[in-house]
Amino acid sequence: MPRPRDEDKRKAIMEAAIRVIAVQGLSAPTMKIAEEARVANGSLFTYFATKADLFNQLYLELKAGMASASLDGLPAGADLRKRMFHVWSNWMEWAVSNPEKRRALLQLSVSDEITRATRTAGHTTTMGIAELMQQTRAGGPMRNAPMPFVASIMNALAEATMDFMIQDPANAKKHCKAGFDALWRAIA
Amino acid sequence: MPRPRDEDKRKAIMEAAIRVIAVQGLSAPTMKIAEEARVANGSLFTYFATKADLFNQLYLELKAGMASASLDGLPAGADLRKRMFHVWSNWMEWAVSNPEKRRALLQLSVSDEITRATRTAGHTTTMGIAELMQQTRAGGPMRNAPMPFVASIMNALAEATMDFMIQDPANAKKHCKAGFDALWRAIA
Amino acid sequence: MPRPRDEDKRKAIMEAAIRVIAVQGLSAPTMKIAEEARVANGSLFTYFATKADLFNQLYLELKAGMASASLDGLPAGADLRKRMFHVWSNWMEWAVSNPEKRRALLQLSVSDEITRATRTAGHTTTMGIAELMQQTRAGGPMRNAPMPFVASIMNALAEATMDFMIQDPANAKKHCKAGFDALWRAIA
Amino acid sequence: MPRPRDEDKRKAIMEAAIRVIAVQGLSAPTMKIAEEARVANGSLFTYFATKADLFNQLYLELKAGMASASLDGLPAGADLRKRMFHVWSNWMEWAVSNPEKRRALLQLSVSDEITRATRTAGHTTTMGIAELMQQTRAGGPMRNAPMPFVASIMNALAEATMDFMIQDPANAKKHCKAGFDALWRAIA
DNA sequence: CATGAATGAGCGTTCATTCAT
DNA sequence: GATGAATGAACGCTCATTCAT
Repeated sequence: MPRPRDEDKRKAIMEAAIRVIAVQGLSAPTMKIAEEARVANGSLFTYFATKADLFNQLYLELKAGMASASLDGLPAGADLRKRMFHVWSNWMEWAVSNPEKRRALLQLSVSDEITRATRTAGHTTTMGIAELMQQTRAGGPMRNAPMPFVASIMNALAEATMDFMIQDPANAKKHCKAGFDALWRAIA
Repeated sequence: MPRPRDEDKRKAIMEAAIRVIAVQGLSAPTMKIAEEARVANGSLFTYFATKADLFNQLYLELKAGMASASLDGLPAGADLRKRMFHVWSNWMEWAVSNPEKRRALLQLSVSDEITRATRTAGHTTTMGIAELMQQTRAGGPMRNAPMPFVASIMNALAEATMDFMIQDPANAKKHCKAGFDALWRAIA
Repeated sequence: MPRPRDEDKRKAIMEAAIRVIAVQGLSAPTMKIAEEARVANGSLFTYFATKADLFNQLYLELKAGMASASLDGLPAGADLRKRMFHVWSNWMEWAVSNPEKRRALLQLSVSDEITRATRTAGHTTTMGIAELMQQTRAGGPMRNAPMPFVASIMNALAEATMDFMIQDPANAKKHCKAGFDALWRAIA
Repeated sequence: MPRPRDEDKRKAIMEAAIRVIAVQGLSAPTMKIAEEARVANGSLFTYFATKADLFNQLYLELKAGMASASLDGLPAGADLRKRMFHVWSNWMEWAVSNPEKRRALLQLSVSDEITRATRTAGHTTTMGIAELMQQTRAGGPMRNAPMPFVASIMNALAEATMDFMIQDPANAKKHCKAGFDALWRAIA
């Protein structure tokens, strides 16, 4: 996969895709994405072989972006609950301040264009979070449940919390905390 | 007296739609659905004015089917936890034995063709479950959180549990119980 | 062509066709015509073998109706100009009081579904008028021009006059007279 | 630099449309037009946003072409009748040598896809002729009739004359003159 | 004979992808 | 490499016509 020269243009296309997918869903036409990126429609295909390719790469970058935002500034020495809450807050913060990215990622997640390989790769980007969670689980009621199951529950609770923070931004902080407490009760 | 509108055919189209959507997602062509239902492509539009109409009706029926399956055989006199678990088990059971319906419903939930009115109507079908949950929440740590938030959490936990039961069917029962316990810890 | 029993129904379809064609033009769907006639869509085809057949018959009836309205109450003894003006007035009157019929007839006239045979038959219905005109022409400047040419000119002037009477109904009478005078100057 | 938008291709589509509309009427399928223009069906929509757009542009070009042909070589100094006859002859000449354009224009004139704006624009292209006619009318019996009425009559006589010239080409010249004389008697 | 559901060819239009410039 | 016109397969939907009832 030889990256083409103009990394800016690639980025512009990615960002345009986020915006268009957020609005139009997965039926977002490549032509509209190209237009939004101020790039000729044909040029899109020098950066991404197919539309599915663009979508897969976008999925991965969004997932990775979300994960890295979550881990940002993690206080190394703090106790587990604090570190976990830090990650959780970052995560929620990312979702709230990047609603288009979140919408796009949600759409992409259910797309059948996203290959199994991409989904697997997506999971590895959230490895950092997973590890923290592993420790959380170790002493709790789910210590015998399979790790991916616990991860899935966390993810699900996170999505629910995000939804609610976005729907009712005035109480975002409260919802963030409530979501985390529910998670903690469930798995810690 | 002409051939009367055939309820079986309507059903056949609905079921075909479930199968095709489960495989192809929302881009499922009406022609493929008609073919799968062994009906001429034009006939589909005798039963559903537009593709969006079909999707909306399908969403509603799937949601209603899921809800009614969940409430089936609810033991009236039993204590809250028992009743809740009964519903939860039914729900999981439905998801596991109707993976195509679940997939289709997930896709439809995310579609922007589903109108607000349809979504609202969909919520009323799950009213019975919502009420049970309301009681559950009343005495628990989330008694002050907004009901829709709690509902959302339950839904999210349910989805995660289903996913896992389907991925690892050998231990489905165990996962079902573990998911429920996590839920109960989180909200009861 | 064995006329089906229910002449009323045939008439209802014809009249519905007039209304629908007047509004939608030649793309008028048979189903809409049937609906407007309060008849099942399939029934239309027991009265008319094809859509084109309906259109041809309608063309002919409209043309005949127009011609017969024009000749109504023709004063046998009056002088030529008077008789001619009588016909002309009737003709204009018909057009003004039957705008839908006129619109439909105009649309049908340019349709390529109307066969040559139908058009020829249509001309014979206006024979009565043609004869009157023949006499008019006999002593005038166009006495050597072919009859169909003169007829065509009259027709053209009539259409122009109708258009104007309908567009400016307040002065309909004046326009009617002006149109006739122009005709008279042109051919008498 | 990509392939530039090809003016020739646009023209080819226009001309193909003329041919197909002349034969099939307004139901001319875009695909047939594209085929006739030796262009992919989708390419038609690079040049015209919609079928209606194509039809509107075609209407306008045909009308303008007809008007400009009519005014071609107008002898500035000649007397009114001579100038008028010059225009009339050109007009008839255009119609006779472009029967498909005439047929297409007739069909389009009657179409309800042609917008009011297009029709208005069409009128301005015939302004030159209208002015000549205005002078003609000024001293004649129709001096008090509204201008559009007179224009309509001229148009109607022209159509009748064209019809006849085409039907009987051997005497085209004679019919042309006869038509003009009738017009002159009617309005001058 | 009346009915209206069934049929499937056909339509206008879109869009991922290719390719001449 | 960048451009955007060209391509043609698909799509959702319509509608004249047929036919089971």
